[in-house]
Amino acid sequence: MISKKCKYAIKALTYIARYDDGYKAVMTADIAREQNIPRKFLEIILRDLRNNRILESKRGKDGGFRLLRPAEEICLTEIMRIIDGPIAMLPCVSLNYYRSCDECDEENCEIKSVFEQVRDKTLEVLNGKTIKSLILSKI
Amino acid sequence: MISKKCKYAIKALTYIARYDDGYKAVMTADIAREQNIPRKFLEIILRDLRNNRILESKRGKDGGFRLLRPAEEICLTEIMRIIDGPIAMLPCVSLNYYRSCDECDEENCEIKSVFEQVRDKTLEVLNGKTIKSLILSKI
DNA sequence: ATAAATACTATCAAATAGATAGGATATATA
DNA sequence: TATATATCCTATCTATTTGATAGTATTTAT
Repeated sequence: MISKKCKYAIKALTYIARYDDGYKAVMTADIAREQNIPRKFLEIILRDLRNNRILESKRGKDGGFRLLRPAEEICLTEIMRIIDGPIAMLPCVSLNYYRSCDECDEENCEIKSVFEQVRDKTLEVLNGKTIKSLILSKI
Repeated sequence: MISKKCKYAIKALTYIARYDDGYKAVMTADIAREQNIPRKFLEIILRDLRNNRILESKRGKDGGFRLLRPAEEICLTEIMRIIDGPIAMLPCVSLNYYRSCDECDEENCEIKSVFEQVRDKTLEVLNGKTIKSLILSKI
């Protein structure tokens, strides 16, 4: 399962991508209202995405958030890794968050290869998805 | 990520499948020692698997655990669902643990279809794996 | 009787998830 | 320059989950 936080992050980004018209930045309050996300929780998420160079923010009146890159260059895996960490089902098969399983002999592990296959198939799907493609699939 | 509990469960089952010779049941203490699993934690896991009709147990001297079915009929997905619950990444795309996302309109959800695809690819891999096939892949 | 195994109940510490509160700071505009 | 309005930041909180341990009851082979 991905966390609610991660789901909120993805939905917020699709909202921003849709409504960023180049003039006005998109405000937290609007996203929160439209996407049914708790406002204060969303603030934390958006700040998180800004700190990770997905969004840029503008403070004060007429402030808000904008995508720092075009929506077609923001990959779903990137967001998921920022918010939730590893995508793989075992630490020892994670590409970006590898950790050895201290209690088992990794060479002779019976289950490692299965979860490598799951990881590969999962990434095959997710690597192809961007914020842009998510929007386009739902007009 | 699957839980450690789930990883322990799968490893314990492969151990039992390997060492169940038809005469002696396999004891918790042996599995715990060989697979580096905390003994008392493993007791809970094995009882859980017994309650879900994966294992049968025998108490008292010469007691222990046996597979209730042949290893080739115990699917990995079954174990994962017993121990960890849903395999899908979103409640609303889970086949066995479906729950609606109360905060979003499921018909117009931008992310649902992506995670349906991930689910399908994941199950494609996992549905083919049994305790038997795990053992055979590591001789 | 006894040793040895599972069964059961209770408990616990640490981490994580999901969220809220309140004030600090920046900015457009009147 | 005052003000309204937005993000920024720190702190905090509750509930749940995770991973694990302790101790006792019960069953069974010998």
